[in-house]
Amino acid sequence: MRKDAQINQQKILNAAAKLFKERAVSTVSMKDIAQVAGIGTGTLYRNFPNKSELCMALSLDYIQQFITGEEAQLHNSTSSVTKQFEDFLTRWLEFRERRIQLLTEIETGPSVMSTFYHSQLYKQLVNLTMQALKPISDNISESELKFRADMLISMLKSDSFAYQREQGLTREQITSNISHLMIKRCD
Amino acid sequence: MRKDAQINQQKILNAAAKLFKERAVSTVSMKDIAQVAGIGTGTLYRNFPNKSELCMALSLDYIQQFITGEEAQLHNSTSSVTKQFEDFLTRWLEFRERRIQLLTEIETGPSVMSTFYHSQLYKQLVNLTMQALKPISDNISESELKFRADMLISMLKSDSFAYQREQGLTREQITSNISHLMIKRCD
DNA sequence: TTGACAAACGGAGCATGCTCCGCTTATTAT
DNA sequence: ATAATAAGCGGAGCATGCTCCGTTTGTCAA
Repeated sequence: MRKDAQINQQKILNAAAKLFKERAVSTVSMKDIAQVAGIGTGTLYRNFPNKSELCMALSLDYIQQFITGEEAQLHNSTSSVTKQFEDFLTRWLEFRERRIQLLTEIETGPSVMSTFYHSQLYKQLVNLTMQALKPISDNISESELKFRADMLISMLKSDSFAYQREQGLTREQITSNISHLMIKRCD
Repeated sequence: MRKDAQINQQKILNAAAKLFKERAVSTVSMKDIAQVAGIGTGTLYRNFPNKSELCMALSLDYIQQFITGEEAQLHNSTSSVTKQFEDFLTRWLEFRERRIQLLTEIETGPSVMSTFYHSQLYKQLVNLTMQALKPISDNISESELKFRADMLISMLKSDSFAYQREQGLTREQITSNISHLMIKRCD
């Protein structure tokens, strides 16, 4: 990679971060970012094929951090498996709420299929979710576990989450409802 | 409502239906539709505030029909509750697959929140799903039932469904996995 | 029938995401 | 140092969703 290209990539990330701090992510146009970065739009798009992928690049650190933290929790915690799962959910929802703008951009972009689902990020998220689900899902095949992880992620996507919040549910209520649904129960 | 307005609305629906039959929904622009309908784009947008809502209007008949059919099934069927739920899922997935382009447009539009979630259509869909879920969900509050219906719909949205299909799952496998997840089980 | 006017029309035009391609520049072999 | 060249740059420009607003028309009271 040429040195100027590397510099430009950094300029873009800095400019985007700056603008996203100043105003709502959805109101920041790619042109704005290019302008603030002091480069052409062509250069911007060569580095990040669309706005969603740019947002993903900016989220990567946050998510990586979240995943690392959660994996540590899952290995060290001594709480009951149920409690562990609920705590995981709670923290995931907190994380979502904190990064909602970036995540919404990623999840509602025009090419979710190729951008989000095929990303390294999604794979890692599934992985983590599978780890969180496994202890509360007895007698389940690996493929079904993967399926449930996909479903859990889908349930808590921006749109759906925002809708539940709008309906008046608190994060706690959502956590409780989800865990009631996902945890193998015999009542 | 003025008579010319009424006529134009019909012209739009006809033009859209015609174009959507000829080529992929996503490749048909609003300008195309206005042109074929023989009206200005302003008129088009006064009738349907965005492409998603136009697609919803076109889907309404299909979905209404589906809902009516399913409600009849739910009242008349003599199968076991489990079987009934699985049949419901199967037919819902079949329906999705048949109308996938319109549904994708609706569910991935820029304003899903106001267009989809706040539509009469969504309310009816939730209603139906709650009816389908109720027999397999003992001891559950009405609000939790509503939540589960929301979640089930969210799990099977276009993106998520398309991803599962792409991963190689058949409709039958998806049905089976979902029913295993949603049905109160004591194994 | 006619006049007044709300309702509706239509298309120019704006914003934004994204592409295309001629020009510039860092790199590297000589 | 120089020349050759691939890698990269940048912004004009395209497509599309959507808005704005001056013009036209259906409706209805007089």
